Amino acid sequence: MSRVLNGSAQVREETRQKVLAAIDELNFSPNMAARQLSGGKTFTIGVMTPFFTYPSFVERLTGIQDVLHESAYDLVLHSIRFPEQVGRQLHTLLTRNRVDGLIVLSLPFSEEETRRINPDLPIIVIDDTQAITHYPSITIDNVAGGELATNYLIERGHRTLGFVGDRIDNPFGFVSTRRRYEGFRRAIDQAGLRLVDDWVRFGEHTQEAARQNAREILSMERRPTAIFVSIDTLALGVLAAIDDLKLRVPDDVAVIGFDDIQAATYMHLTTVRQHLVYSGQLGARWMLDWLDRKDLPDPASVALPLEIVERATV
Amino acid sequence: MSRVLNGSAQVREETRQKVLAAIDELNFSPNMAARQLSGGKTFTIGVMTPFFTYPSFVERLTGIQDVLHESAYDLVLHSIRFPEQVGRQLHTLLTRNRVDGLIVLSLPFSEEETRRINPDLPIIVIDDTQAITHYPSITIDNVAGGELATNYLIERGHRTLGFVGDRIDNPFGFVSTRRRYEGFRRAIDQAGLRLVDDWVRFGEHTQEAARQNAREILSMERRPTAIFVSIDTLALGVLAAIDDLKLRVPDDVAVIGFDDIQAATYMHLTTVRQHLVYSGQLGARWMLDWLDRKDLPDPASVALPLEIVERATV
DNA sequence: CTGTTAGCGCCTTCAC
DNA sequence: GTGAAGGCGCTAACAG
Repeated sequence: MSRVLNGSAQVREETRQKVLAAIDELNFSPNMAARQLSGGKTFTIGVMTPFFTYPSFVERLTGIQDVLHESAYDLVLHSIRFPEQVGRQLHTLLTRNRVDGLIVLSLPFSEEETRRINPDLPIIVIDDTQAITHYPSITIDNVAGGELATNYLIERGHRTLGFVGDRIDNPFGFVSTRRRYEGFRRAIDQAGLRLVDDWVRFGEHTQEAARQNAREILSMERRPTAIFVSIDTLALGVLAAIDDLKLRVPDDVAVIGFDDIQAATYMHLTTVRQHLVYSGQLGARWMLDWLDRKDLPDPASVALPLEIVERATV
Repeated sequence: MSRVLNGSAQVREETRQKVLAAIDELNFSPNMAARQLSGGKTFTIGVMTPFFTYPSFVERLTGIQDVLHESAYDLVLHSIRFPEQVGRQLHTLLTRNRVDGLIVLSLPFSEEETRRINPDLPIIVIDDTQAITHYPSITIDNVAGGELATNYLIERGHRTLGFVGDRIDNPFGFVSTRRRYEGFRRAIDQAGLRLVDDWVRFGEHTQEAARQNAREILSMERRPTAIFVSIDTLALGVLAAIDDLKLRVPDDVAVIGFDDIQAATYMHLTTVRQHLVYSGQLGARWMLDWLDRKDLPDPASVALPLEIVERATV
C-alpha cells in the first residue's frame, strides 16, 4: 500500500490498480501525522516575517507561496507584530520540530543562539538586516541602490537633492533606509554636490508622514528639484505632497522611489526595482532544493540585481 | 514524563522536579508529529484566502494571526492566486488531515461537496460571498452598508451622486461591490433621486482604474457633487482624480469609501467601517472555541455592525 | 514482486 | 503515585 502511494518500489500494474480501487472505495487518505512520525519530516516550511501590512512583505510572501504551492510543503506563517516577539517565536520554531525549514524575512536574529539551539534546521534569510554568515541569504545592496537612484537624478541634471525616508532607528532594526541614505550621501559626495540637511527627513513609515515631511521640504524658500524617497510607499506620500503644493511632477520636482511595489506601476512612479516577488520565489526554491538534496544551495548567498524603472516622475 | 509535560495527573512535586531537570539537561523537546499521531490532532488551522495583496485580506489575516499567535495552533496559509485553484486546494485541505480547522476568507465554495468530502472538519467563513447555511459565518450586510453610505451623502445635502467600484463580474466571484451598489441604488430610490448611469463606473480593482473612471465622471458637463466608492483602495484613486482635475474635497466633490482600511486614516477618508481586523480575530476565536469545546460557536453566524467614520472627505 | 513486522515518539490505560 | 505496555497510521527493512 505504502508502495503504491509513494510510487517507490516496483509493483505489478495489476496489484497497483487493485490497491488504488480499494483506496478510492474506502475513501482513504493517508494520515499526515503518522507519515511525519515515521518519516521524520513535517512537510512544512515556516516563514517568519514582520507584521506584514507593508507591500514589500506581502509581495515577498506571495513569491514564497507561489512556489510552495506547487510543492508538497505547507507554509506556516509566523508574523511578528512586536520586535520583542522575535526571540520567543524563533525559539519555538527551532525547538518544536514543527517545520522542516525556516525562511526569515527582514528580521534580525542571533545566528549563534540559533545554531546552538538547533544547528540542523535549514534556514534561509531573505532581505537580511545584518551580516548573515552561516545561512544562505538573499539580499540586495541597499547602499549601491541608493547610489543608483541618486546618480540617476544627478545624470538628469538635478543638482539640489532631497531625501525622505522612514526612521533609521526603528524598533525592528530594519536597515534599508539607513543604507539607502548612505548611498545617497555617497553619490552626492562623488558628484561634488552639497548635502543640505534641511532637505533630509526621516519619519514614520506612513504615506501621511512622508507627505508631511515632503511638504515641509518643498515649502522652504529654497527647495530641491528632486527627491529620493527610500521606500515606494512613502514616495506615494511625497507625490501627494507635491500635488498639495500645486507643483508638478517631474517638472517642478522629480521623485524617485525604491522597491517597485505594485502600486508604483499604477502611479507611474520612477523607482529602483528590487524583485520582491522573485526574492520570495528564489528563497522558497532554495529551501526546497536544500530539503531535497540535503545540501546547501549554491551559491549560498546572492545579492539580487537592482535596476532603475523609468516611468513618469523623473 | 508525559504526565508532567501535560500537567494532567497528580505527580509528586519531587518527581516533577526531577523530570523537569532531566528534560532541561537533555535539551529535550517533544516531537509534535508523535503527539499529533497519538492525540489525533494537528494543532494547525488552515486559512484559505484569495491572493492577498489587497489590504482587506491582509488586515483580516492579521486579526486571525493575532489570536492564533496566543494559542497552541499554527496558521497555515493557503492563498489562492487564481479562482480555478479553489476547488483543488479545498479538496487537499479537506482530505489531507493536516488541519484541525479551516477558515475561509471571501471565497465561494460548495458546501455540499465540502460536507460530502469531509463532514467533520470545522470550517468558519469570514466575509461570505454566498449564502452559507451549514457553517458559522462572519459577515456584514453589504447592501445595508451601501445604503448607509449613500444616505449619509444624501443627508449632507447631496442630490447628484456618482458611484465607482470594481467589476461586478470578477473571476473570484466577489460580491461586495455588487451588493453595495444595490444599497446605493436603493437609497437613491428611496430619496426620490435619479440614478444617472453616466456617473456609475465599474473597473479593475486598482487605484489607477478608479482614478481614470472618476476622472471621466467628473469631466462631464454635469457632474455629481458626491461619489460613493465601494472600496477604500479605489477611493484613494478617486481622491487622486479629484486632485488631477484641480477640484477640492469635499467642497467640489465629496467622497465616501467603504471598509476603513489603514490607509483611510492617513488619507482622512470618510468611509463605512467594517472591522476588518476584528473579523479575523473573531473568526479565529470561534475556531478555537469550537476545537476546544467540540461544539459549534453560538450564535452560528453574525453580521458585524457597520458605521460611518467621519473624516475629511464629505 | 508482495505479505509481514519493527519501530517512529507520545499519550493513555492498566497494573502495582 | 509511578512504571510498563498498547496503540495511533505509516514507512522501511526483511523475509518469502
